[in-house]
Amino acid sequence: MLRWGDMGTQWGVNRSVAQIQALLFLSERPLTAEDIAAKLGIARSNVSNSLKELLAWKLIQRVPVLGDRRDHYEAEADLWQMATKVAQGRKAREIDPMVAAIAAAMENIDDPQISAKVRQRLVAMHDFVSTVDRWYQQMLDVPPAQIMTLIRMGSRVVSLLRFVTGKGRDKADPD
Amino acid sequence: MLRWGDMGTQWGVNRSVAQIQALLFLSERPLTAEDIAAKLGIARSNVSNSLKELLAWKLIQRVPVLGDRRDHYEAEADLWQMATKVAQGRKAREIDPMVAAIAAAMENIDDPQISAKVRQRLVAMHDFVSTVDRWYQQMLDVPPAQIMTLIRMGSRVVSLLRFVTGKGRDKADPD
DNA sequence: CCCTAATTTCTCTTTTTACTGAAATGTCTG
DNA sequence: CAGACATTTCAGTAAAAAGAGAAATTAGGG
Repeated sequence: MLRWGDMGTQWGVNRSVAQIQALLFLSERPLTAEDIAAKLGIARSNVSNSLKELLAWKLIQRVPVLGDRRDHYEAEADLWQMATKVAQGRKAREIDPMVAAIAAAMENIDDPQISAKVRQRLVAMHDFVSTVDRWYQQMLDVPPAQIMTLIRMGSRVVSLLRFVTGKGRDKADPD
Repeated sequence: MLRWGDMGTQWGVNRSVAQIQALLFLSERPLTAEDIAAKLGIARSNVSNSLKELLAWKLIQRVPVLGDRRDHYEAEADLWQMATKVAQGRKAREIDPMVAAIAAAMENIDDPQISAKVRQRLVAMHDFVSTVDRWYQQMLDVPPAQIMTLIRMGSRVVSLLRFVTGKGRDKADPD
């Protein structure tokens, strides 16, 4: 069952982190760090660090258990909540630095050494990432239930859109 | 300028691959493997492997140059094309295995050892992942220009949707 | 076919990242 | 405020990934 965690490797999180998340998600009750270390057979300190990371992503939370001094942890149960957290993290780790990097590259755009072709590519890239960045942020701000509606509609939103705007353009629109 | 490539580390691609892509994207003309190795100061073999990876992602392509026996390479210039390629790769590397892993976990869903709570979580996760997977695929199949329209609209699609369906539901719709 | 140039494969080294176990720090209880 | 238990930090080790350079393979041109 916990081979679930192996999958996390693909996701830019290390095995321990993924395994712990999976364990907590499929656990009856909140677990202590010690429980986790025992169940997964990994070092206590490793658990500590992985928990910290999961807490930072807000994919798990500490819960107090009456009559027990130790910290107990449980997974975020709401899948939309989870997805949003992951998406936010990814934006921060992947998209934001990209936008910054390209913005930086744009600073010397007027350098005469840069050919027209390259300049044009840089500008296009910049526009592109900025647009995507804005979109991504907007989507993160839309309540899950509405996103769900959008997703359920799938590509039908496209036809709907065409219907509403009254056109069936196939080329990017010339703003 | 080529610190652009450093950014690729975040993206699950190694430095060399990212740098080569950036170099080609910002290059006046197609380059040979040797050119690339020289410009970036990395081993010829490394270039070879990185080019193979970029070719696999279809982010670059071989182009023949008259009177030169060597392979020349140029970057995919269409940003939408690029984004689609990356998105496809990600789906294959991240989403598909996840769907498979959860589907596998679902096989022993009837095991009486599994509590109701856990069972319910598994099912919810499975539904969720399947839905997202389907949606992602559908979006990949929509022509870039139309996606662009969607993205440009941003969260306004949500209001539009609410307007069209005639309701302002805040809860997930009960299919 | 053979010779040469180009590319790829393979093995070994370097670098990076993950993990462990011990030591240090923190925290609750009497 | 001491003593026990819990957690975190840290330094060293182990594992994984990236890269270099030599050797092997492939593909033109005579």
